[in-house]
Formats: sequence, C-alpha cells, structure tokens
Amino acid sequence: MTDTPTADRPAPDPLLAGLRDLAEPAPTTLTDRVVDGWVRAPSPLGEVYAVAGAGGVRLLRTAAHAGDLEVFLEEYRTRHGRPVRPATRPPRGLLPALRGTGGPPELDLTDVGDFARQVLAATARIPAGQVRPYGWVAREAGHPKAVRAVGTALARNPVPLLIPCHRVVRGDGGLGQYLSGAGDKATLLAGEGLDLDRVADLAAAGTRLIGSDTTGVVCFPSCHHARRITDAHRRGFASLDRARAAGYRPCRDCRP
DNA sequence: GAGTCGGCAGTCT
DNA sequence: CAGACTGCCGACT
Repeated sequence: MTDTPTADRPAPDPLLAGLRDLAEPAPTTLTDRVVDGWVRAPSPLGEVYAVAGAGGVRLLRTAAHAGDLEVFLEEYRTRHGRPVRPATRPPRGLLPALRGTGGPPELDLTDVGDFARQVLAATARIPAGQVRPYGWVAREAGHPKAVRAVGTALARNPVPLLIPCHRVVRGDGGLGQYLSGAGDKATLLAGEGLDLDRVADLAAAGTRLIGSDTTGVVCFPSCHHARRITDAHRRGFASLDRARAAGYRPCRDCRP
C-alpha cells in the first residue's frame, strides 16, 4: 500500500469519495499517515470491494450485497471512523485467496470484540469444501452454549470469503442463513466441491455423523476422513451420543 | 414439521 | 447503567 493518491485514478464515483476523504483533518503523526485503501476484486460471488490498512484487510463485501461502492465506503467510515482512499494495488494475498488458491491475506481484526474474534478464528479452521455446525463453532470458540451468538457474530463477519463463515451450517443439516443471502452460501459451498445434494439427503435422513466400522471413528460427513470410507463400512449416526453408544469415538480432525 | 423457548453477545433505549 | 430487544441457532414439544 503506497500513499500516492494520484496513482491509478479510479472511476469518477470513487474519485468523489476520495476527495471527500482528503477534506478530513490532516494527519499529524506518522501512523496517522497510513490511510486505508479500497480495491475491487473478482470472487466466486462476482466483484467484491475490500479495504485494507497497514495491518491487513479490514472489511470486505460483495458488490451485489453492498449495493454500490459509496455505500460500502460509508459502512467502512462509520465502522472504523477512518477515511479511505483508492489503493494502488490489492493487498498481498487477496486475489489468490478469493480464487481459492491460497490462504487468507493478512487480516486486521483489531476492532472486533473478543468473543467474535474467537468465533472467527474457529471458523477460519474449517477446511475448504467442508462444513461444521454453529454449535461446533460455539464449542471451539470456548462458549459452547452461545450458539445463537455465534450466528450473530458471523452475521457481522467483516471479511466474508476470507474467513469462511459460509462453511458454518445448521446442526440439522440445513445450510442456514448467510450475510448476503442463503443462495450465496450454497454457491460458495458448491464451488468448493461440497455435494449439496448429498448434504440434503443426509439431512432428510437425519444422519448427522458418519463412521467407519473398521476404525470405529465418527466424523462430520464432509470431513476428508469420512469421504474415504467405503460403502461397505460406512455407517450413519443421528448424534454423537448414538455413535458413542455403538462404540465409536470422535474423529480427531473434525472433532464432532 | 411447525411452533416454542432456552441461551448469549451486542446494540439500543 | 440496567433492562429490553434482536439474531446466519438448537433442543424439545
């Protein structure tokens, strides 16, 4: 992120916003000079807008959800109380992350509360193409009963796609809601290779976990271990209690 | 399967 | 500041 406001002139609309930001009180210290910058970038959900500061990406929204760029920038200003100008280039790692070919870029979550940060951290550990229930995230975040609060925290995820809150689904097998619409959640998961028809079938059958009768281990159905179980040895369970009663123990990777 | 209510963090009043 | 309200849920009628 450089601080040359004239480089890479943006489209007219953003320019007006940029000028408005320049009208803010001049920064006095060196750190104040680090002005956050916004960029547009492609994603599986179409164009996204993102803002990053020196500490990393702070806010990301799909263009479709944000409505338009000015609304997005206004959300950023009110959330962080900082001006934002067009950036000359996207933050390192953002484009590969949005393509699904790399880990997340540096993220700046300093303005996120403690609980929410734990929730986001747990969510970030869910591998691509897999899903976990809200209750699982609550437990991993250290607040096993705060299931609904997890939903609230994810609804306020400042960096969707980068922290994959679309991989958090309902315990009954439904996909649940999503920031920019349930349809986007399905699109993202299908794009990561999750078989949504199979998810729906398992939900309808009441199958929450899948075990192997050769290893005696149960997993969430999308866990990569579960996907390797051959038909002859696959066994479904409605709950972890049921699986335990049958002599199975939870997978150490997906921790059902 | 729809309705109800518990539980909890954040926000509003 | 306390209490009410709300929300990408879940367990139990």
